[in-house]
Amino acid sequence: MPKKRITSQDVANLAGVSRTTVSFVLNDVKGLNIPQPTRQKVHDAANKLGYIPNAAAQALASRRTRALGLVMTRSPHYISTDAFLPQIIAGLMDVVKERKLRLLIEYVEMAHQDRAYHELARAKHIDGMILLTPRIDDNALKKLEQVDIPTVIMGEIIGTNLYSVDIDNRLAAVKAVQYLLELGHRQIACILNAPPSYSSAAARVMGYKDALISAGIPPNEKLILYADFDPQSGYDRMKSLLASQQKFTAIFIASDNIAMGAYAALHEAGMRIPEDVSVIGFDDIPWAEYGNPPLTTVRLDAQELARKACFVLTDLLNGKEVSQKRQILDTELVIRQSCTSYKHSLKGGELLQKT
Amino acid sequence: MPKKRITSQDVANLAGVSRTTVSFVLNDVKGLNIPQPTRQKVHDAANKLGYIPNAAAQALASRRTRALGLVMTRSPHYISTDAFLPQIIAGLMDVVKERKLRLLIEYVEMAHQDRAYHELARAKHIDGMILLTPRIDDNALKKLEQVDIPTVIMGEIIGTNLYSVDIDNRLAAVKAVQYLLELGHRQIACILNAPPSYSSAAARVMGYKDALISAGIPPNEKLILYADFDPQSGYDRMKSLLASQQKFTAIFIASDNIAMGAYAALHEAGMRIPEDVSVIGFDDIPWAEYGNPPLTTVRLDAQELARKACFVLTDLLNGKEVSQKRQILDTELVIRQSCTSYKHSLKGGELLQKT
DNA sequence: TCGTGTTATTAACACGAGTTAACAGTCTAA
DNA sequence: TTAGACTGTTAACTCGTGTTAATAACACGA
Repeated sequence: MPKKRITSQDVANLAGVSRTTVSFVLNDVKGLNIPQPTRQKVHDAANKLGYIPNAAAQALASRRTRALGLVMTRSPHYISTDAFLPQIIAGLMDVVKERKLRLLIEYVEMAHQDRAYHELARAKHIDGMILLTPRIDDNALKKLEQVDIPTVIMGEIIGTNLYSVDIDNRLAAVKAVQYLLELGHRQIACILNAPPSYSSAAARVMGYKDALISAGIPPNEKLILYADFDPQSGYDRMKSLLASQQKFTAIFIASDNIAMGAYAALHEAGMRIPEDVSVIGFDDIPWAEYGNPPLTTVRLDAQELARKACFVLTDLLNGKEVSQKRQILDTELVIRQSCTSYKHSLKGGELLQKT
Repeated sequence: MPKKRITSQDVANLAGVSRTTVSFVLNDVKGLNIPQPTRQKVHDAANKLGYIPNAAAQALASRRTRALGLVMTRSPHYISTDAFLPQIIAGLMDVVKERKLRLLIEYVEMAHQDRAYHELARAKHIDGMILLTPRIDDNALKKLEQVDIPTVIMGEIIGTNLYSVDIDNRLAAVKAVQYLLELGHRQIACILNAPPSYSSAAARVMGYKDALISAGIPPNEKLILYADFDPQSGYDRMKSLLASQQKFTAIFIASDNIAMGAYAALHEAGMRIPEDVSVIGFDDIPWAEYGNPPLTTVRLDAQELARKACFVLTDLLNGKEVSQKRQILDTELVIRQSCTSYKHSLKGGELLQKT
């Protein structure tokens, strides 16, 4: 005899009430008063039978799936090297668990964006989505705004006022560069985390330049390079920077993942950190603490950011008003051992400044 | 006028057929022949209306959700530092996408395991699950085997013959240690990836010891330490190993993530790699290639492992017979620059062997 | 006894698909 | 001409729950 499915009808029978009452009791529906004895009977019956409501049926009837989607647009290659993903998932999981929701992970190919968002919304796989994409083409953006499913963006998409959660990339970059300036550096290079078409990269260069300008130093375009998310690209950019013969005593690398590659290139070239070059990173991934030397970096708490995004999204789903369309999380400069003051860097003869 | 939901009924009306026919055509049901013109009419109507089937309704009616679950049991802290997660997700996503399924991520607290698996199965959130847990208590294990939902384990759970996908941990460890032996090392320490109650750690020590024994070297328990997943624990263990004054010229660290911490401890102690100690890792996480020096390690292709697990699972779901209950993926020794032959290590005076 | 509220409970419909079994319609063979 | 086989199509039921509108049960004062 195969185990039979247990439905709310079974619970109702055992408790001696109707299925409707069972639904009312188990969902704790407000606005009607069911006496305690009845409630107890229902709960007892449910426990005894080990009743577990069927998710699909609930979703169909209630029009909510109780699932959130984490939607990514990066290709599998980048997903697999994304140092933040575990933190983001941990953060989301945390909130999702607490609010008795589930988490769906979805990957949308860039090319199919317009159709895909629509599809997700209409198929009702999820009640809301957290969009983890640094970039989106204009065409898809329009579609995205029309999609009738609550959306929170982690990061920034210029030209839209969808809900978003982010850090102040410009300000964070300013902090980093100011720290280098305070240490006495004047020739400061910069490797960005991504091509300039990505808003985070754009904001970080801006911060870099602003900080320099405030200090009376004209930015030198030859000292600015754009990497491409993964350590390999960091390694490559650092190589070409070294090959360019441009002088610099410090470098701001707008992603620890990329700094990892850059470290390797520096080591390979026989450069000492921080004696020959001071390096400051961005993100504070686990590696940063254990690098050689430990990397000074701007901490971005991805887990907290994800939690925040999830809070906003669930509030939206529950109909609560969310006051701010755009929420900004603080960043923090974590000082370790990859930077030193410019006096010390005089040891590195070849990088010696003339004046 | 709010956009109306488009149901299969609408498609049927527009195409001038019944809803049943629509279902048959769109699902490509075999065993009945519907003439091409009719099929075309249905497809045209569906396209014109932009029909997207409602997932919940499909799930309810068909009794399959077309979703797979990635189930983890590690606490959020460990999830956030899990270097493999992105690769696993990328691998799963790849297959899932191709087979038009979805991926659900679920975190089950150790304490609630027994109930949780049952619940997942009964609520029918998912059709099958990939269990990403290195450990499970006996109680939960029994429940797990009774759960009537196809399951594939990534890793090994001793004492069960559920489907699983894994590497040969023992053999991989043997490979690593043999490599050190070939280089002439005789005093080889070992830091495990996890406590010995985790099967992967147990298998790796076994391989470590077997390799030594085959070479006529009795394992020294004082050279064996157990870390705890994250870099911090690797740092700590390496510290205590160094403090123990035990002599060793090489070390096998059964996880790159832990090797990362160990590297830091070694650097801090002023030990040079590989001149003073040869280090060999396990996993080949992105960092390994960019460490200082680049880490020689045993490559574990987590992405491929995930793909494999996903293949097995989907085959099970489709009723295909899967010949092997346990599938083993090959590992590969990746030689970089963290190991050198014992002759060279003579430079490291304090670690000099007496004979 | 009869209204009149007030609770407590439920019958009945909705949700949007998949699927079985039966129905017309056409074609072949006797 | 008719029985039988085959084709294309669909009416009707199913999946398991949420929810509204109506009913039954009960207490109370007149």
